[in-house]
This record gives sequence, C-alpha cells and structure tokens, in this order.
Amino acid sequence: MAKKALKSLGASTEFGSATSYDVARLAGVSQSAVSRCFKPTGSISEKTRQKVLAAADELHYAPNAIARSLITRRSNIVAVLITETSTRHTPEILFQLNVELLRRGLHLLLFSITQEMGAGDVIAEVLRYKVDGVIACTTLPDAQIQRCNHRGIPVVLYNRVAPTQNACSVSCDQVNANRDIADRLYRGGHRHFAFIGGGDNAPVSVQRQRGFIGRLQELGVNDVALATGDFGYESGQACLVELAQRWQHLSAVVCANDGMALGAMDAARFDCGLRVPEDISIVGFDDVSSARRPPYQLTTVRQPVEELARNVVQLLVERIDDPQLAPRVLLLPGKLIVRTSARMDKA
Amino acid sequence: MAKKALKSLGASTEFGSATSYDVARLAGVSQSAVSRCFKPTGSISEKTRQKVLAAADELHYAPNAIARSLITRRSNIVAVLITETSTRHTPEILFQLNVELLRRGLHLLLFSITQEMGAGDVIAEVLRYKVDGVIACTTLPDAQIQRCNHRGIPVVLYNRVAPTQNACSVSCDQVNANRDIADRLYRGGHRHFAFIGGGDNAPVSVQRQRGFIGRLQELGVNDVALATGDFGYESGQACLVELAQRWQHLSAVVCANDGMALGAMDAARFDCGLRVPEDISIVGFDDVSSARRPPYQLTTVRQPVEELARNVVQLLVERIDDPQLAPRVLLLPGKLIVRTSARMDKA
DNA sequence: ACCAAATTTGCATTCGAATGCAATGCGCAG
DNA sequence: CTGCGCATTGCATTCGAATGCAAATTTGGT
Repeated sequence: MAKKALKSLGASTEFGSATSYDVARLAGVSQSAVSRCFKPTGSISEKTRQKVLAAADELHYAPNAIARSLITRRSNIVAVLITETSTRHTPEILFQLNVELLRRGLHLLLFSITQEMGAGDVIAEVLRYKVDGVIACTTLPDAQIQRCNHRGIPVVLYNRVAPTQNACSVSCDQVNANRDIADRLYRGGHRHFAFIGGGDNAPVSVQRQRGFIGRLQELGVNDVALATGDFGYESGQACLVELAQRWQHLSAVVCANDGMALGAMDAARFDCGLRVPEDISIVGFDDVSSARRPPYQLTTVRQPVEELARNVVQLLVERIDDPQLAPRVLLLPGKLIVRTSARMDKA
Repeated sequence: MAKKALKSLGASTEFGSATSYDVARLAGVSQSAVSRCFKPTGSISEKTRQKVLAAADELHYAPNAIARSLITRRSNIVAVLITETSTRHTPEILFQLNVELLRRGLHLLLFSITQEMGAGDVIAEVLRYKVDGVIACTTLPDAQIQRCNHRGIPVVLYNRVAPTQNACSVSCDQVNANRDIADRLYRGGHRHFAFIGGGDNAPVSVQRQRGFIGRLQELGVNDVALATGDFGYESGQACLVELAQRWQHLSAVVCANDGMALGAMDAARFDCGLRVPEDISIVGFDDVSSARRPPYQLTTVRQPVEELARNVVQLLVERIDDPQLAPRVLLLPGKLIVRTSARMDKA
C-alpha cells in the first residue's frame, strides 16, 4: 500500500483543500499523527503537535467533516423539520436552535415539509444523511418517529406533544397559560366568554382551548361561545363579527393566537362599534410585535423561545449521548403580558 | 480482500441501516451493481435492477449520502448564512430557499453568525463540510468570499450587492423602488420630504435612501430631512417626533422599513396630533402583515421573496455546474403596494 | 451456428480521516 | 549501564459507495 503515501504528492496547489496526508508530509510525520492532533483526546507529544499545527496552518488544513463522519459514525448534524406555518409563528426559533446547536459543535440541516414533499419523503432524506438527531417543529406522524428510533436516531418535538412515548418534547405550557387567563378574566368580573380557535388539527389551538374552557367549567361557566378561524388576521375579524351577532352579552374573547386577536380587536372597534376593553375584552397568544403597539396594547402570552430552544437541544444531546434514556416531556411556562386590551385581575 | 465480502454478514438486524453490501448479498449480485442501480446513468439490466430494488426495499436500504459525498466530491449540501436580523426581516426566506434547494436535490445546512461566532469562524466550519455552495443572507466580508472561491465554492448573496466581483448576488431593486416612490410623492404635490434610515452600515437602508434622495435631487428638491433609527418600531416613533419638531412643513416621510414606518405613523397621530395622510404622508418598505391592517393601511413595497429565492438557487446551481461562469448580479423589481397612508400619484 | 459488437457485470481501488495494535522511543530506578 | 514501563508514533485497516477496467454475457448479423 505504498500507493497511499505517493498519492497526493503533487497536490495542494489546486482547488480542493489539503488532506491530512499533505499535512503529514509537510510536517514529516505520519497521517495518524495529524489525525490525533485534531482529536481532543489524541495521544501526541507537544513537539509533534506544534510541527503538525504549523504545517496545517500553512496549508489551511482542517479535517474533512464528511470523511470523519463516515468512520466515526457521528455526523454532528441534526435535522430540523419545519413547515411554512411553523416559521411564521416563531421566526426566531430557527436562529435560536442553530445557535444552541453550534455551541455544542452540532450543525443544522433544514428540511421543509410541503405538499410535494411529505413527512415520509423528508424522513427518507434525513436518514440518508445519517444525522445524529431530529428536531421537529411540526406535527410528525408516529410512524415517522418510529422510523428514526428504529435507526437509533432520537427525535425531539418542539411545541407538540408526542402522540406516543416515542419522542421527547419541549413545549410552552399552553394549557396552564390559558387556565390562568380564564381565572383572571373570571375574577375580573366576566361571565360571558368566547374562544376563537385555529381548527381542530392545530395542536396548539386545541390545547389553548382546552386550558381556557376547562378552567371555566371548573368555575361553573358551562357555555362558552366558539368560533374557528385559521390563525390569520382576517379570520379573527370574521369570527368576532359572527360571535358578536349571535351572542349579546359577550364580554371576553380569548383567541388562539395574536394574529386573530388583532383581527378580532379591529373588527370589534371598526365593524361592531365596541370599545376595547370597556365593552369587550380581548386576549391573544404569542406576543407578536404589533401586540405592544399603541392601537392594540394586547394582553397576551409570550413563549420563552430562547429557553425552549435551549431545552430542546439539551434533551436531544442527552439522548444522543445515551440512546437508552427514556423520552422526556418538558413543559415551560409562558409569560402573561398584561396590557390594556382586557379587563382582568392583574394579580 | 475477501474480508470485504464477509464483513457485514451478520448485520442488518441491528441499529444502523443496511449497506450496499447487505443488499448485494441478498440480491445475489456485486456491490457495484447495487451502486449502479441507484445512479440515474448506471449501466444495469432491467432484470438485475428489479432484483436489487426488491432487496433494497426489504432491507429499507438507501445509499448513505455521507459515503457518497466522500467519493463523488459532491455533498449536495449548500450552506446558508444568516444573522438574527436577517431572519426577522424576512422570516419566510429560509423556508423558500429550502424548498427550492430540495427541488434540485440539494440540502440546506444553516449557519448563524453571532457575536461569539463571527463570519470567519463560520466559514471555517462551512469549509469543513465540503458544501457545494454558499448562500449568504447577510453581509459577508470579501476576504471570506475569497476564501470560498479559492476552494472552488461559489457564493451567492441575497439582498446584498457584492463589494467586489467575487460573488453573485440577487436582490430586490431597492434603489429603483424608492426612486419611484420619490416620483409619485412629488407628482402627488409634496415638496417637503424626510427619510428615516436604519443606519449607514445597513446596506438596505443605504440603498433605499440613495434611491429616494437621488431622485428628489433630480427633481430639484435638495434639502431632505434625515433621521436615523434602528429598524425598530420605537426608533421610528422617536425619529418622527424629532423630525416634526425641527421641520414645520414636513409633508412626506419615507422610512427604510415598515417597522419604523408603523412607529412613525403612530407617533404622528398619537404624539404629534397629525392626521395621516391628510397632514403627513408615510411610506414604508417590506409589506409586513400589520401594514395592510385597518389602523395603518400603509403604502409600502413588497419584495418578491419567492422569486428572489428561486433566482438565488438558480444562479448558485449554474455556478456549481460550471465554476468558470462569471458572477452575475440580478436585480428584481419590488412591488409598490399603494394603500392610504400616503398622498401620491397612483399611476 | 459463429463471430464481432454492444451491453452488463464484477474486481479492485479510491475518497479522507480514525483507530487497534505493534513498534519505537523515552525516562527513570536500580 | 541495564532494563522495565509508559508515552508516542506509524502501519494497516476501516467506514460505505462510486468507478475504471477487464471479464463475462447478451445481442445481432450473416
């Protein structure tokens, strides 16, 4: 196998960067030495290390991550799955996840789930890249989660509860946030409530609704008006108009997200001639940037995005390091931002 | 080298998926045959192809992308560079880029540039992964662009003009969009203008300003009031208050982005007691979702994000396929969305 | 049926780095 | 000065798929 040694004799002037052999030759050591030099625990003397580092520097050498992955069976790549809507809701999540991952030497390979490329196709691609883990910022069928687990790839869900016990999940505690809202509105004197949801196949909407209505029932309020939109501003407008027509005494409307809450607020004022919060109280969820502006001053819940991202990555890394670990479910409290769009108990 | 053939005899029941050798053995053919079967141009008979595909299916085999990259010297991975602000401005850009890339069989490896990890560190990581190309949604020092070029990796900038001729770029034509705005406002009767910028180290702000002021000068308007914010709503408020105090006849204010325009609008109404657009006209840029809402109805410019993404990927792929190709600069027109926040010529 | 041409197949090597094992070098005690 | 033991070093092999080349097979023409 003397070929190996001769191989890249003339190289390193061309495109394509230097290899460990080039560095070895320049430093007058073996390729193994170069390899050990770039591995934290590598056994190597200080003298050789210096020689190698100098040579590496001269050739602008850095270990080829692809080649390394092949032999170590660790790609240091994590797949992150999103849909068009998941980025709209929290645009900063990708940035935050990426920062947390890079901090731990992991990289983020992005996959968008679309009409033309469903979850199944995407997971197939994910598997081909031998990623170390998967973070799903979208609903992921249990079959696909299983497919990953079967290959020893841990999955962590962001803001989705796992349908079964096959994946970790980290979410904002939507249920309790909205229970708290129900409580405060009730204590603030409201008795006639409505909820504007985002559809039953949107897990976040379902949970926010469950928290709100569940707590109201405990408080003895049994009929809560319901309307269903699509998370968009316009649908919030339409829902409020419809609700206001059908229910006379309506005094507090809780929406599954800020987009609809803002729509509802504008509809209340401009279409129904209602004052907010004197005639009607409105609460949202997410704390988008418009929520704090003068025309709105929307009372809403802010998700701890940075903390969520940190915990998602934390859980994932734990399971990458120890695949035997049982999946955990983490709930982080949201922060109620009390502004003036709702009459409620501030305590 | 009979070892190879024996190698994974007992495997394929465990974690870690089947290899081409496993498939070859099950199908009763050589590993080469399996490889050729998964390569579009591979020379293989229909009979063997069927045998191989059946075996592959049974073992849930798909070629290991990492191993393939190593030998083909094509990773099918593209690095995308972002900063915290670049995602805030256009959250959907990542999704769109990803969709376009996946369509062409390319994958998106995300890199966030932060305080603790500057452009230099990030490019070092990018190079280690042997990506086929780089898309920068952020300012990238020429030295770093060169570093990529030197390794034969093409770079395309999104919404930044390349400082030199070393990279392609695809941008929304901010200059002309704002020239048009200047024109229409002038024709609408305005003579006293102001521009609220986002700082001189923000290329988008500089260009929007240049377009606006440049055209005004051509029209004979030489002194335009200037204020500088930070793209945030609050800074827009502050700037407008300051401008209104110092300039009496101010009648049209153009802002470098919608965030500041919305702030300016609210400040005009709530802090300065001015009516919009009767007393003062306000124009933004980006067409964020709040812009179209009843309280604002902001006249602004929408960037053709989908088209931009498509062209970014198009240019990148062209240069990946033919590295000799000279870098191109593409400018796509923005779309002026005329609403009611500004008195102007609608034509 | 027979041979040349075209197609299909397998063998062996390659990509670049990591690592078990054996060999070498070094330090230190006796 | 000798020898034991530990720290370094190098050799050879490995990860999984792609591919040039030669061998084997099929195809087609006569």
